[in-house]
Amino acid sequence: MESLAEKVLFDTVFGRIETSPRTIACAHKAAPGLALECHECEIKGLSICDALEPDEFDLLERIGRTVSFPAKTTLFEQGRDAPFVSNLTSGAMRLSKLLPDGRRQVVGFTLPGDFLGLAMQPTHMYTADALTPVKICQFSRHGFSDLLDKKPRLMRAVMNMASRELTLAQDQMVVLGRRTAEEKIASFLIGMRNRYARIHGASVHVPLPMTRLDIGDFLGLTVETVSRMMTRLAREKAIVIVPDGVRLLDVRRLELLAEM
Amino acid sequence: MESLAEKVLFDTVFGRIETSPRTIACAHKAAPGLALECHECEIKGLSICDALEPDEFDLLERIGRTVSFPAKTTLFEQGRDAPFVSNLTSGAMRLSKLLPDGRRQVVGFTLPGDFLGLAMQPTHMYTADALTPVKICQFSRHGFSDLLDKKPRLMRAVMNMASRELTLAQDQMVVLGRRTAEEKIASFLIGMRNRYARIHGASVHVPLPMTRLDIGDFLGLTVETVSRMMTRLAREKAIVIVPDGVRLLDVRRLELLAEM
DNA sequence: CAAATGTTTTGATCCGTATCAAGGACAGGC
DNA sequence: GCCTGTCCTTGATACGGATCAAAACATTTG
Repeated sequence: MESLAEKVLFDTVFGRIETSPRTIACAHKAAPGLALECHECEIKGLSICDALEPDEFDLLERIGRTVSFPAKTTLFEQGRDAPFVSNLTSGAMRLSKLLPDGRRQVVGFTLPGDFLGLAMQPTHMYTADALTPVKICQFSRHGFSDLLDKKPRLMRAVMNMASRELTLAQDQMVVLGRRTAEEKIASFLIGMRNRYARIHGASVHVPLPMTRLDIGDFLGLTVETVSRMMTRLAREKAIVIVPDGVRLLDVRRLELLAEM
Repeated sequence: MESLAEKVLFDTVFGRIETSPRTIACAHKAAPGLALECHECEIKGLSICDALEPDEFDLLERIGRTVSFPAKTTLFEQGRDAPFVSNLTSGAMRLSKLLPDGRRQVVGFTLPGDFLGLAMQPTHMYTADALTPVKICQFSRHGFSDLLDKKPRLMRAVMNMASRELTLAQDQMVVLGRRTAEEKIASFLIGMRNRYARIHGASVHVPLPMTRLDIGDFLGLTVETVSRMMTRLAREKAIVIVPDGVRLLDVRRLELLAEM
């Protein structure tokens, strides 16, 4: 059974609500049917501070903090120390690995609710760049690690996220290793649609906050090939290219190409 | 602080010792400096049964079991129910994903000590085939899941394994997306050497229990290309092709090609 | 031990995507 | 408003690895 305090804690960690040292939780996003408020928020209802045990209150205040970055900034770089783990609450990021000769592989795109630093490594395994203005909820890695030991259910939830990441990575290996350029684009678009479905519901409009170059580096293609394939799918009326994304016209056909 | 009972438990879960309903642990592999024995083993020393709390003894006996499979058998198939998670104690396996049209992507090779089913999904995400005769230590997924909840340190260890897998998968994404055929082969050989180093120490002799086709399906290449690149590396005196593997002559050169 | 089957190697040719080149669209700065 | 830089698109050409073909070699089966 989950206490209200625990729920707030989990929602904070997973970016469903925002945390900062000053405004512990902006409760209006907390959960349907729940109305919480913070000392410094205007929302009416039950105070979070009432719902939290003193030690949990301290914990949240101590380890979590909301930080914003403008678009195109680098949040952290491959190889550097990783004092924080964090959770994206708004915006989109690109995670990439660079080879010494400049070739680049994008290992993933991060959307709201995704965790950064799941591997809990002391040093970053990739570079993270903001594609749009972003807000993250940041935790000291050690503090978060200690928290995991105190809250086994939280550890379980984090482990499940790591598992899901692993499964995604293995699916991407199939895409990279065994699919044609057109199939790669189709599976990318379907994949983005599915991920956005968790955020703004199922929709044929798929935002693409990244450039064609980023998509190419994610799929093991060049910019030109990405552009050609998108144009081809548009010519064949499977998609429409719109500013900042695509609209999916023939989802069935894309799914067939992607062969999920 | 780790109790002896906990150590035995961990060693069992991670395949450093073998478990079965009848012979709880074959203690001779347990740990350097530790001598344990089981009721049904001949090894002398402290009895494991003395070291375990009654409930832990029960747990081990109930959930763990050693199972053997001959070479070339399929342990489980993509899409099927996954009643067990397990740990490879000896032999080697191939994990692969199949596309509907027959194209195949090998997502990994499993060596002794590796875990199968880290994602704890109710259904298998890939097919697992034995490349050699294998022994696995098998646990009921639910039993294991309950065990994780009772032993946070075990959950932590499992989470770390999942993280390591994730990191490996992301590295493999770079290989698949951005490397040439020759670089792929070099990084594969270096990677296999590093993994075997944990098992039989650093050595220039790298066993390759898989076929060229398997290697190709792992690296996103065809058999012919794998063969040509191996021949090329051999002609250039970077490796020697021996039965069942390769001997690395010029590790430096391979590492440069692999650009770790 | 021979036949059948599977694996590895090598050669010739082809094709999909990379590379090179250039023009157009758009945003931000002065 | 124009300049500059970035991104996107399109075309021409090149090349790395796929495909097709076949022989050498190894392993299993009867």
